[in-house]
Amino acid sequence: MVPKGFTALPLPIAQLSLAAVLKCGQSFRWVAYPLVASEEIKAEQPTEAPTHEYRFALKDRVICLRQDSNSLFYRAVFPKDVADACKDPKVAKKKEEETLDWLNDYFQLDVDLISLYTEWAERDVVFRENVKDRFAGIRMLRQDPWENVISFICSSNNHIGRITKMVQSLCTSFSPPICTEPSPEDGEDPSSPQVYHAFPSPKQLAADDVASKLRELGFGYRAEYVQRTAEMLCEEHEDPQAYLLGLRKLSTEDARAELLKLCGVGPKVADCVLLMSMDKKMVVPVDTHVHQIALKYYGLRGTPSGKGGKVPMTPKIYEAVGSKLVETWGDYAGWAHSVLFTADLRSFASYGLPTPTGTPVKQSLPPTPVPPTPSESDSDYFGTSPTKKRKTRASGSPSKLKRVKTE
DNA sequence: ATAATACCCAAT
DNA sequence: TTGGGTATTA
Repeated sequence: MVPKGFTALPLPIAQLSLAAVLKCGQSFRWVAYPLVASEEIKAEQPTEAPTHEYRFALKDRVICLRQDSNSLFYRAVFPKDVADACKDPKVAKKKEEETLDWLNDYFQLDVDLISLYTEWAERDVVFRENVKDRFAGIRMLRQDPWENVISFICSSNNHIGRITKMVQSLCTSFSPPICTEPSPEDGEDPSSPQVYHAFPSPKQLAADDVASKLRELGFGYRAEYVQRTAEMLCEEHEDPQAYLLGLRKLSTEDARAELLKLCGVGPKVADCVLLMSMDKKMVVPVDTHVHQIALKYYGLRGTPSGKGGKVPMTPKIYEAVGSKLVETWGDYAGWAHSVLFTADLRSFASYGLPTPTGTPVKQSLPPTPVPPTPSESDSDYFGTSPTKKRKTRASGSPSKLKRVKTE
């Protein structure tokens, strides 16, 4: 049944799992509210009722979402002035359409995730046997570039928990409240009226005192990056947000070059932005975590000297990891990477995944020759891929792309 | 043009 | 002590 005040959108859980997608480190702004198990109807049976409500503050409204196995339920909460204007059916209808349009765009619902999972399963045995059926519905969000850039500048050398807290601070400290709304708890508990703030604009984060304020808020050295990036964008562009949005039209390499000009934006952060808000679906951001996954499950060679634990990330290794994963997954490699990344977050490794060490991963529909077990040493990072891989199937590499002298 | 290091904070 | 990195300096 449809929750009161919500509109239902037919959508199988395999196409989108809010629980996985909204909390896996793509966006850091969704707040999850547990819903009390309605009645004793919790009497077994396939999970029917939604277990959580998720909320996200947009410019002029708060989006509320719930879902069960077959539907996505949504509704928007507006500030008083807009709500009043909505008494006019015309306005109300327009606002509702905007919300639906936003949902379709944000979740990229025109992309059939089932087909992608099928393709990845055919190409990758690890995905096929250990991920596909256990981690369904994990898709790439299409986020606002500005928010994405700032959020990921905050992500450097950091973990999801703290990043979430920092982004939250950004909103409550530099952006005025949009509106308030009680927590879901069906029995309208006036207990804790939540206050929602949109993500601050470039101008709001470009003010001089922002950096010091961020320091106090615990941003550490990222404080200056955020303020300077905002400042830089405001100085160079009449409309910073429109400029960033415009980067979607550029090639991956050109857009990356632009992003790398920003303070606190290096190869990894730039790739996150390209993948999550610039439509560059093949880009695979490589952090140490992804590096580990590639080493462990995709036959990527460790460093020649094979130092026990730590392997410093170099541009060369970054490129090698990215290329390897693109070869494995194809043109939606970035999306696939997100599934593996999320699965790994939920520690699928502890479920006894077979590792290449002793279990040669055999690609069945292979653009890639079987990577042999990491046997002997070698000064290369690839598992024998003698086939001319000269073309560097796009993405992945931030290095050697363009000299971008930045006059 | 490839390597070390510092940086701010939190978790182990 | 070690990162879900980047910028700076050697």
